[in-house]
Amino acid sequence: MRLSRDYFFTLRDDVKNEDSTSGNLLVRSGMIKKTSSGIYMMLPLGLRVMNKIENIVREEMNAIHSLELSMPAMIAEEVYIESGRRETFGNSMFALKDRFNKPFVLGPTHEELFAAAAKMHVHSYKDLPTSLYQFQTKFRDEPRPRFGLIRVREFVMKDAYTFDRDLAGLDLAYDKMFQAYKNIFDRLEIDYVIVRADTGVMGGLLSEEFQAVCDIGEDILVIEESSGYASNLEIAKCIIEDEVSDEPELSYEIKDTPQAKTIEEVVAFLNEDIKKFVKTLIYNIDGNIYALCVRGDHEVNETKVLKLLGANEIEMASEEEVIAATKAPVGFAGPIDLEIPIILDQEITVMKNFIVGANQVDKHFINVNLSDFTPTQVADIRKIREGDMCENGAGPVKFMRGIEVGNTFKLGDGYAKAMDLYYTDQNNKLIPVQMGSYGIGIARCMAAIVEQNHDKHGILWPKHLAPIQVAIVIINTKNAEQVEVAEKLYAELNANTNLDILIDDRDERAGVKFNDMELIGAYARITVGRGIADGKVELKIAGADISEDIAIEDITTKIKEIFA
RNA sequence: CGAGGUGUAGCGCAGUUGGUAGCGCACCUGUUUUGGGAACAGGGGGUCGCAGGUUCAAGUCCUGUCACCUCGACCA
Repeated sequence: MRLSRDYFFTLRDDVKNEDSTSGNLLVRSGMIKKTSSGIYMMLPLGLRVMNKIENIVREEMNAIHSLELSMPAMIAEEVYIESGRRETFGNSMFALKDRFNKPFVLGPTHEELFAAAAKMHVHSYKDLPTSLYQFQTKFRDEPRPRFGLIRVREFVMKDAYTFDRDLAGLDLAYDKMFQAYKNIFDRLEIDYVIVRADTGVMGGLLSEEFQAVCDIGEDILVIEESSGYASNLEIAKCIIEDEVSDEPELSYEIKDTPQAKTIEEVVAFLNEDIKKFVKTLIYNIDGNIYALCVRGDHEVNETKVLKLLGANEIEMASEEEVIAATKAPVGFAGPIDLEIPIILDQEITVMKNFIVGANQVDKHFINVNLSDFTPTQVADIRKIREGDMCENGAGPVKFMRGIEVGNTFKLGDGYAKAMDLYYTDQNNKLIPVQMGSYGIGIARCMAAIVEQNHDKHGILWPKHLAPIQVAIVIINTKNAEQVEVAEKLYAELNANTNLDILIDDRDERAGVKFNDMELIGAYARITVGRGIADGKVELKIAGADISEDIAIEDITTKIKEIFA
């Protein structure tokens, strides 16, 4: 790449409409450019990084005998209606119509088409196992795109699928994929943790996520280090920590709580410990109204509730629904004499003489006990908190934040049954295929790498991913000797390595060139300047404090060593 | 979806009580510079998000609309 000629630009200042460090660095270094909310151009330097990440992924996929193919991004809507996922995805699917008014969608993920592709090959047990993958643009109409390339509406994902005869085969395929994923993220030099995650509505057997550790991560990871426990907050189980209270049970009575609606207000008004309260939250779950009770200082874990009920959608009930269900305005719901299903968090079973809403304006009940009402179900429905005991009892958990850069999913046979993907076994019986699905967000990896690897000057790419691996900077382009040495090195390095080499032959001041190379994260910088009088040039690695003088004739060897 | 904010040159911004648009950076020309984002001089670039309306006159006032951003989507 020759800067005096090729497409190249940088911005000196942060742009306003980027809300993350990685987004700003990538925009400022001229690698990406936002065109709409959550939609980006991938400019030449950015695309180089993408390609390098893709190639690492491709090598590891090929190594485990997954075959690459390419699916369409635009898919007839009926494909998702048949699998039952049109509803599951709902508004998050981009939908459009062709000129004959036939409905299409832009694929958010491709299980359906891969199952269809598998059907072409899989008829007999002799055809299994097999595995396919692709790199493909996915479309998801996120309600709130955020953080540069991290939460976007159009993105390239590597998705792989395995097809096996039985669970033992699936376990094997999953383990191979899992190891390949570790190889990939190790090679990408991402600092990651693997957590257990929600298997979602398809009722898969196991889901694990590869999470890049990062402060702006949108997922909360629940960690207990001594036992190696790691889970997404969504599914981290809680255990009952307190002993059954030994207080004598009192009879409940009604209390005036004027103007006190929120839990904080009631706590303040009654001057009681928040742990003496039970919050009753009214939810609309798949169109039905439920009351969920958790201790005053706890929060409902909606994922757990969905799983418990086998439901798809959960949201707080509207004001009208609350009034209809509790016969009281919002703020005074309680479990006593409530005529809707009540789901009680298990922690409440050890409480006595607690405080609940009275389903009347400005009233709460105190000294309420379990015998005073009848819950429909008792279960673990609360969010675990930092410091709570880990479900395995090994110790208190701590929280980290992560960016989900990959996931691995044992789907089981549920999917094959829905998609009618069966094979004939040795006994001529039809058996559903055991599937696994495995995703990696390519640009998300790129963003995570930048979030994790930058300094005040710019991006610090791993050397195998840097869009520019060697940058030759000519200090003074009017100095014929400097130009000659630099050009010679440029030709020599291009001829003798497969690295991405850049020559900065612009008529700019040294500071401009240095800053640009640091911003874009050129891995090794060769400075051709006054040192050539002694037959030397300077070599500096991005992020290092000092540079090294190297004899001109030794540079190629040295560079080869560095990138060996 | 709810609340708030912002749309003026490639980027960041200013623009008073309405009077036909400016600053910094970037860009072009020239001169002097040349090892960490140069200096001076000259210059180019904008249907002020879009559509209506009020007015002799609208970046500015009014209405609508679109886009982008932030917060919330956990309140009982």
